[in-house]
Amino acid sequence: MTSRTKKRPTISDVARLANVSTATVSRALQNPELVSQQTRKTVYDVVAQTGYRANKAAKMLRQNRANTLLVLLPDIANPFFSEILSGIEEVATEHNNTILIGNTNGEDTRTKDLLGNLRNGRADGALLLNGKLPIATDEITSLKLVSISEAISDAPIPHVGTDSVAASREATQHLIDLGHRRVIHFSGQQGNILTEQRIKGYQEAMQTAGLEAYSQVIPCGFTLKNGQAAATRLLKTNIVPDAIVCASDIAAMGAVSEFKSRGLDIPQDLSIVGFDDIDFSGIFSPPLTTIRQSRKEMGQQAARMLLGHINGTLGEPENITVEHRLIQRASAIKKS
Amino acid sequence: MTSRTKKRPTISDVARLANVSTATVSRALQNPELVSQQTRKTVYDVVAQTGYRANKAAKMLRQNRANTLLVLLPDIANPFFSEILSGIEEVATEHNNTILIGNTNGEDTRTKDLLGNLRNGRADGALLLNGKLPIATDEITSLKLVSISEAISDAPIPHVGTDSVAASREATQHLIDLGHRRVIHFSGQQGNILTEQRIKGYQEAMQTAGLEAYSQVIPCGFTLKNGQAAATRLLKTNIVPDAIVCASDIAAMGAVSEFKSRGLDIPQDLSIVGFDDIDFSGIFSPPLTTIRQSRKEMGQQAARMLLGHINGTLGEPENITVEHRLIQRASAIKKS
DNA sequence: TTGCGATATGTAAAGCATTACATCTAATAT
DNA sequence: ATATTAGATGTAATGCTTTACATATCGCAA
Repeated sequence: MTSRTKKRPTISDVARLANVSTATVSRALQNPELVSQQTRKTVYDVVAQTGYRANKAAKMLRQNRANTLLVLLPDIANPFFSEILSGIEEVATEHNNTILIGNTNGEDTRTKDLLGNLRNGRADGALLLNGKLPIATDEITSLKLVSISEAISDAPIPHVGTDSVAASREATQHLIDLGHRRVIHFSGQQGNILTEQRIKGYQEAMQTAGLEAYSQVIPCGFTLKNGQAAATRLLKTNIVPDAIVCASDIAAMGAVSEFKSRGLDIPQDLSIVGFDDIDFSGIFSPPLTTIRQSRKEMGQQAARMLLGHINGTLGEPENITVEHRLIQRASAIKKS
Repeated sequence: MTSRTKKRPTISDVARLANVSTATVSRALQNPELVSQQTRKTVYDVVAQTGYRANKAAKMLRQNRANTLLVLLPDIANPFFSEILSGIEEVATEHNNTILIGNTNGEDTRTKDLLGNLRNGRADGALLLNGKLPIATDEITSLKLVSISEAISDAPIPHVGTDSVAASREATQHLIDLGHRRVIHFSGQQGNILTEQRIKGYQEAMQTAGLEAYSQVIPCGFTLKNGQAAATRLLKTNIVPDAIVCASDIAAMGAVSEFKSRGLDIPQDLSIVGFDDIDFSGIFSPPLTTIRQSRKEMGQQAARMLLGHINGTLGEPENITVEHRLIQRASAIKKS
């Protein structure tokens, strides 16, 4: 009972002190041009003096609008997602929106629970970094959604991401151009659309180069441990690749660290290409050749699209493809 | 105008269909024990059938409670913060709270704006990962706040973090124990409390070991670039250290990458100790010896404390110190 | 039989801002 | 001079839920 003595001032308090109606106060604050210079000043003064701030709940209730974007992601702590998040946050803030974070841990029940925030008015729309959406298609259409990075299969949800097939093709092609023939692919998580797309791009490049015979996809995943495990598994087989296209930089780093601990020299013995160009890729040993995709930009674009969707200023929702680029560093070199 | 035909059902709709009053519906959902078995079932059925979900704004308005925690951080994309965030999210979810993220970019105006969410009922309390709080002390006391990692100086705000002085002392001592004498410190960002505490711990260890003469603090910072820059600057001086205690793992990595590119061998020529034990530290070359602090746990503890604070179930707010531990890896070795 | 407590439910107020509609003044047009 | 319009402000309804208080029923004790 320290300091909760004073209640928060309400719009009526301000109205009374300023000798105007609540309507005028509301207008002075929301649409100043509707109010005379003089009253405006009076109201502002009272507001400043009382420290009045419009109750958001009342506003939300009345306007049936939360000015909040729900962001569903499997793991906030993962830098890949948190950078997208930062792009989202930026645009949301620009448009006076806030973001509500939901960590799904990849669980369907959590995802469903969190989507409840769209039905109870807590949020106006959602950004899905999740890949999965465990609700019926007809329910989906009544929600404002945009998916990022990983598209949601078979669902009519606008999407922002890179052209994964092309990117993967380029990564593979780069290794082929360097003279490697036995190029294999450490693929992403099973069931993930990106995984399929990257496998596809990889296979296209191999095929075009007439290297189908050497084509080999090793299931890996996106995490550090996935990369280490895949490397370990590879070493137990009799497959001896010249080069590997990895599903992510993180997985690539995991693989490299494993290979190095087994005495292999990267890139002398084995060239590696990653995916994402996260911060550390440049200072890794060896610095990672990778495909850069601007995660921040994806977040920004998606947030803009969602806001358009919510405001109805968006026509037919379209998919957006953001640029990617091959970043050449030291982890992939000419075949010796 | 695709699908916004049906309005969301309200509690009155449910009440009507279930032939009870809204009060009963509310009770059936909030305090089932107050309602007879039978009515309870009837209500649940109608709810299931209509897909009713209580409007959050109305609830917030009535209860004057948002069940939301505001999290203020300088940079979501930074893994250091996002891991704390993940701990916060976990605990918040357990307690049916959601989190509202605010990226301050370290700007005071942004911070102030965001804190407005505590005054307009949008959030019930805030977690500060920010270090600074640009508001008057008497205003602070009327808010529910908990600071994490970096304490807020001169403000009566409960805090969750590690014993930075001790941790820094241990890191330094470790290098001394390895036989290094010219141990210097790449310190953190200016004005940051952690920076001061770590400098203090470093100096204490040096002094205790009778090595004041070699004591040397080089302003660095917490980022990769800070680390690189500090390394570059060091190489221009005539200081030739045996070992360096860095302000963060990230800065340490920056420094190492710079040193390596100048032909130095780490750890042969120079031992390095970092701070934080982020994910990559283990696979860096060389793997980084560092001080581990559980960021997730800090987030969890802080969230619990804040919730206690909000619910009034907390007595005097106390500070919480979470454990830290020296993790020995290859970046720091015996003085040759 | 009367009265009391427990249990179940209903009525209606309260919480706060926005906004459709009404009202009033003053200025401009005819 | 009168009609019309624009501008400024007020009144009161509205959004939806929770909850204090009131009412009703039933069983059981006195």
